[in-house]
Amino acid sequence: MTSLPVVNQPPHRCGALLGQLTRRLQLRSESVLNPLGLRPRHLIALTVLRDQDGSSQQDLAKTLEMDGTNVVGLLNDLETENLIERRRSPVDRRRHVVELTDVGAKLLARAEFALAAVEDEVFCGLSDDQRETLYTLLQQATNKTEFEACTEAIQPPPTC
Amino acid sequence: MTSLPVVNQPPHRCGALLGQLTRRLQLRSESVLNPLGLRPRHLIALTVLRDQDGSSQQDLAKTLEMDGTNVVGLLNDLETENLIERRRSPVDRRRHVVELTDVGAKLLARAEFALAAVEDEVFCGLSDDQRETLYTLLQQATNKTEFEACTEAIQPPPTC
DNA sequence: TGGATCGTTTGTGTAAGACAAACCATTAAT
DNA sequence: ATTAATGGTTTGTCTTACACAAACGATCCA
Repeated sequence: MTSLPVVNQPPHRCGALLGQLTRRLQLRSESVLNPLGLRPRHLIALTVLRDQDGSSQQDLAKTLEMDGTNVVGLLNDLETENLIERRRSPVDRRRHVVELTDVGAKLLARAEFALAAVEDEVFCGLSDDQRETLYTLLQQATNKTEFEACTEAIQPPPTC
Repeated sequence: MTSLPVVNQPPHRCGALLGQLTRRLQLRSESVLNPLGLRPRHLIALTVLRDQDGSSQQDLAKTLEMDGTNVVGLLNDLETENLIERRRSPVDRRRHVVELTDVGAKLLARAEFALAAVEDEVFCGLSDDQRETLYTLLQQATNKTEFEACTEAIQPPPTC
């Protein structure tokens, strides 16, 4: 049952491992993020915003793959803490353009710095190089998935 | 010159990316797992069990970093579907030794096979080689973290 | 002018999971 | 032998993170 002349698929999928690691990371992150007034999903939102600054809320909802109404609540949290700003888009004034404030960017940096210890603990099985590789892979996967160009070969936006 | 004058930490942490990717993966996984009568956490439990077959429930709780009472519920689900078996440990009959049944192992394999499409979609930004690397890294990180050797074990601070 | 779109609010429902209390069976300590 | 501790189980309560629907205002567009 163990030794197979593996022809095609490697039988193992990443999903479970990914889920498991994420859980471990988030459990520990909560206590670190708590004193900063953040929760894991806030951090995710801020991270996305750093990469996609000036997105509309729909863009964010799509990137986060999260219901629009919940995105509103999430952004409300961040806005009352002055971490983000909502401005009316000049081109279409229905839209809100969401932007990271200086405060937000700094808090994000502080949070990431504070999370170093957490990641050291969870990723202690990996060398520094391996962690760097992991980061790169995750980044690459995340960005590429952002536009659903993978599934829909139709009208690919500039990238992907 | 690949080496920069890196003074401190690279400012980016994996946590947010990991969380994001996991969410994307799980959202899509649900619909695939649903017809099999599984949910993401069941899959995680089965995956852990494949690696740690014959664990006690406390071991599982520790690995899954999940409350004991909830592990009971999780295992109840799996047992009523005949995916796992609980047997009394002969060495300490208070303990339950949890084991994957044949049915469970086969369903797990089927689930993983069915998830191939999902991972293809989410990891479309990565080549096959990169996906393999990712899997290896995740596996390595997960296993090493299992024993809390990193944090406990010795006195010296976080240079595990 | 009327219909679609973006954001917002409110409200309902569900699932995961933490946590506590009480229980049984078993084991270990005295 | 009695007692205390342990592994598992059940029940029940609480919180959080969502999804989803409905209704609204503002804006755009035809």
